[in-house]
Amino acid sequence: MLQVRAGSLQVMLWQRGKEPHAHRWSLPGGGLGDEEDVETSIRRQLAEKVDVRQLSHVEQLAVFSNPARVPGARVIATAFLGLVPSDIDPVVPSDTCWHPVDSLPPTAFDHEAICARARNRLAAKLSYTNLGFALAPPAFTISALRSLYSAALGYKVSATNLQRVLSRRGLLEPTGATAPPGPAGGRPAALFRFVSGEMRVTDPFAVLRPPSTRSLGP
Amino acid sequence: MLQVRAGSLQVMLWQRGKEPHAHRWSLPGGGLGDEEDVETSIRRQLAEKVDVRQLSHVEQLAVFSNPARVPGARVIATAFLGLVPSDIDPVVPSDTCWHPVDSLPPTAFDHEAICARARNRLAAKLSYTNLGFALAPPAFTISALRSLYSAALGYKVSATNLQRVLSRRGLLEPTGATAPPGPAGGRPAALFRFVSGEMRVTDPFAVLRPPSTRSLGP
DNA sequence: GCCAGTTTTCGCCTATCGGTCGAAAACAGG
DNA sequence: CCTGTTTTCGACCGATAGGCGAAAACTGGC
Repeated sequence: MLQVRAGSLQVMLWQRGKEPHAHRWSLPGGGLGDEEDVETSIRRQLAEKVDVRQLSHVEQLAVFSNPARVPGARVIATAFLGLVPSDIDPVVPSDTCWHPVDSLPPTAFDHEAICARARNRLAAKLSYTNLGFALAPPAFTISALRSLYSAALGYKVSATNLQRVLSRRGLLEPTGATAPPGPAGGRPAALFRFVSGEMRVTDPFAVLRPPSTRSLGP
Repeated sequence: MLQVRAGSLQVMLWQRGKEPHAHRWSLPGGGLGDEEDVETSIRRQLAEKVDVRQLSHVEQLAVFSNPARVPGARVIATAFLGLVPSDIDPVVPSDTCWHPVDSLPPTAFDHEAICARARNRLAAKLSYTNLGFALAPPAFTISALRSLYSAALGYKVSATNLQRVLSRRGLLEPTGATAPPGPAGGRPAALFRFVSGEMRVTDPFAVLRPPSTRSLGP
């Protein structure tokens, strides 16, 4: 479960109390029930940590099935990427907290590799889908959005360009309202939202498009 | 397992002999061994159908885990996308043959949904990675490559543009040789290959790039 | 040989997109 | 009212994608 908080991309981990890998940090998860699919299961598991309604996006990442990934037992994991909007601060159990993804504590099993996969998937999808909606609050300023993208991607992006690219793709729309300026003054920032409809990931933006068929609109 | 053959994207299916879903068409696969991971397993399963050395690319697609997906038993499947270059015609068992993905026969279980996922994944990755290498022979003409992309994407692409886009990304390089013209004559076509190195999927080509830092090369 | 028909290649044109910069707008505080 | 701050927006430029048609290079028939 990833979230941009305090300006950096962070992952929710809990500290194991028992062996194996006691005291190491672990991703939330657990066994699959007989009557549920893996997505239902991961939501049930996450519900023990947070309010699942706060999850803005959940998608499968990959299956991790190395026979030696868990010592002494055969455990096959379906890893998920979960995202939480940056305006939410879920209440978490005492053994659980957030860690910046680029300075992880000692992790249990192959959970560090899973985190790496999650980061890469998120960064890639920010570029060619509308996945940004899952990191952002319902309304936000362009500079706030810029911070979110920078944190998730790991490098600075231009606010001007970000706004133009997302707008041109039809993903961004102004709410009409403005945010009050900070303590140092400054022009009030306009608030935007991701175009509503369903908050789901759209098709990727393809290059090598089909032939144009010259849309001769009225 | 997908391949472009006879100008269309086709999937390898085998016809089930026994219940459940007798006579329906099924994707190759099977149970996971105790000492193998899912990728090793799928390669082992595929080896019963074809020569696995002919597989140019294998990647995880998704986990299908609906409790009712297989009647009477709990079966969780990790679906894979496998690709075979178009110049290869694997010898397959008698119960096995290729079917165009847009006119599938009655399929077993949820295998039609799995095929749909595979098509979408392939089409998306052709746009923003170098995955084309896995569909193409070691050397090919631009128009042959155009056919491959058109078949896999489901729409025509321009040969001129395809060559330019792939070349600009540094994915394509001329072999120097040319292919003989067809029976109707025509200029001999130059042969190209995907730039060698490892035949692996590269990072996606991201939009929203990091700031330029003015690469002041030597 | 020469010509018609075919297929590929390549240069050119245009529209759009991505990246950058700087001026102008809008605010707070002194 | 002036200064400092932050946002917004227009303008510019290079890179990229899409499209077109002329030229190149071949085959086969006359």
